[in-house]
Amino acid sequence: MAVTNADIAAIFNKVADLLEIKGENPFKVRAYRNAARTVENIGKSLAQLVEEGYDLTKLPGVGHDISEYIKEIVTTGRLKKLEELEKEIPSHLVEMLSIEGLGPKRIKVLYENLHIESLEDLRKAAESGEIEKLPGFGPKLIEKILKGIKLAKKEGKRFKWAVAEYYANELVKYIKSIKGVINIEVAGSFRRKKETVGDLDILVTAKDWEEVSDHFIKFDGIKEVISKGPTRSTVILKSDIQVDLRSVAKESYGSALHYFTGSKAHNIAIRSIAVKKGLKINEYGVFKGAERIAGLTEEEVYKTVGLPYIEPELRENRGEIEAAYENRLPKLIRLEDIRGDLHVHTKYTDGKHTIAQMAKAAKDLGYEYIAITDHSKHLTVANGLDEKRLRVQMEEIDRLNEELDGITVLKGIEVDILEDGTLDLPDSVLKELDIVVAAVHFKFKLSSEKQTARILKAMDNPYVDIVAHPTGRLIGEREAYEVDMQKLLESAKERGCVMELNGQPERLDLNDVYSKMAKEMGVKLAITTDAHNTFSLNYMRYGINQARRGWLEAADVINTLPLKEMKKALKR
DNA sequence: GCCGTTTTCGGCCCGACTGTTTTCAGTCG
Repeated sequence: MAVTNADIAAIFNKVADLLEIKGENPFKVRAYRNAARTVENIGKSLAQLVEEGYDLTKLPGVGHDISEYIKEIVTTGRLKKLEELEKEIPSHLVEMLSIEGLGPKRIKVLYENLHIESLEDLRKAAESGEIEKLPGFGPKLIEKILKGIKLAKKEGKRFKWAVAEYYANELVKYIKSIKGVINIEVAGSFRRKKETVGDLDILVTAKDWEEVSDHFIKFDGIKEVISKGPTRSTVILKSDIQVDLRSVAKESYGSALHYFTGSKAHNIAIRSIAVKKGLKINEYGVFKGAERIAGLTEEEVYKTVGLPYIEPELRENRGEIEAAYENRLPKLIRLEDIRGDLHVHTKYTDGKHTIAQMAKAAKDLGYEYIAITDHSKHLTVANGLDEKRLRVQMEEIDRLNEELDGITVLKGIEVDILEDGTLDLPDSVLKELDIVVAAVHFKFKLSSEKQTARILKAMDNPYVDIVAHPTGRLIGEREAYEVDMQKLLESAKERGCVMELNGQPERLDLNDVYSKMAKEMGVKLAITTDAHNTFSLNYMRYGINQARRGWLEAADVINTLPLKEMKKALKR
């Protein structure tokens, strides 16, 4: 089994953790983390790049040493450097980094003085009072550690963006009820529309911070107040989401918003440019010596470093700064650009509403068209359609189109891709449809070679227009199946197939990295909702979020086209 | 360990908050 980019990134992150505990130069540690991030975001398979003899040092954050390490991992599946580090430092120590209040320095002290190597050792030593004898470890810290051990299992929990959105809206509404609040915005990964959100960072400017902060910590959904300071307060909600509320003066709002929106990597890159220009950027503004030269708006902040405004969704240091310099930032797609939905279900299978109801709801959204794509017969749990029932549905759609005004209903199917890559319905009926969406719904555990071959074969069928949720992942529930996305996209390009960006909040599939890769390879996408009821036609906005993170413009997405042109774009 | 429109050596973003401290280290984002 080939080494994946995720494997390589995991190795570099582990090296970084161990080096940190060892007490290595923090910039060296950062170099490994940067390399890990590059590897995760590159899209293309590093194993393949190595095979092609590509010069890896061209990748950002990858120099001579790390380039050699990547080659070593790809060819041997291991990294000697990591194995040596693990001999030196027990690798279980890394687990302790997840405990609030314990960082590399304290872990090192605990290991060297008390030989604490695991969470269990840590708990025993904390309870027996041994830790308290160490300098710098007072009673409050020990209490925090004990609490942290219990929480360690839940550690790293992230929330789907749509879930975070609910709490964000509630909190903003609650905080806004204070009259003195001037500006309020949820920043952080939420504002960058990341598919999952770890915590909510809310920024406010207000006449009286004390009043806002006192009000904030009385919010009904709060489980615990972590800290409350003169500019920042942190709480944990009952739903375990951490919320940071931060206040700045009005004139610093732009620089603070930039700072708290991140990403960290983007901010570091921007600040580094500022340093080279003799400027200092912090959340209070842009400074030339002691003089504040900008900070009211984000635009101002970017201007001081010679850049145009960069949309939050792009701020991941994945090339947006270079693109901004060269004036080739994408004009990101917006919800208003969408003219129709190409993947929805009805009562015929596992949907909740009729074709007419779905069509009306789509029209109310201002759409020109909606494609009915119910499941095919293999998906028995969803009451999938056989040819006979599909033909009944097709007739109903024909009748409906005669009655309807202002919206066109397209005849379609979400046809199952069987294990051997053939389709669940015969060509004789597929060819009569306006649109065929093909999808994998079972046998997720095939090898990458088999899964890739399976989908490639389905794409060979000339009636397949769109490959739905191409990696099959469900955020937080199911990993993507193994598949060679590079090959899928190459063949989509060759055959004129469209790839789906499914807007279901737990799918968002293709993800941002693959969406960007598809765009760069010239593959068109369809952003769909996979709606099973009229309400979830609104999931389009989640799809748009992900699309924007993937640098997509309206021209990259076929359902921004008017009906006639969209149908032409589907032809292959 | 990476990087270069001042540099191939000497930098590497910046501040808030906590806890344990008499002035600051560690952690966090």
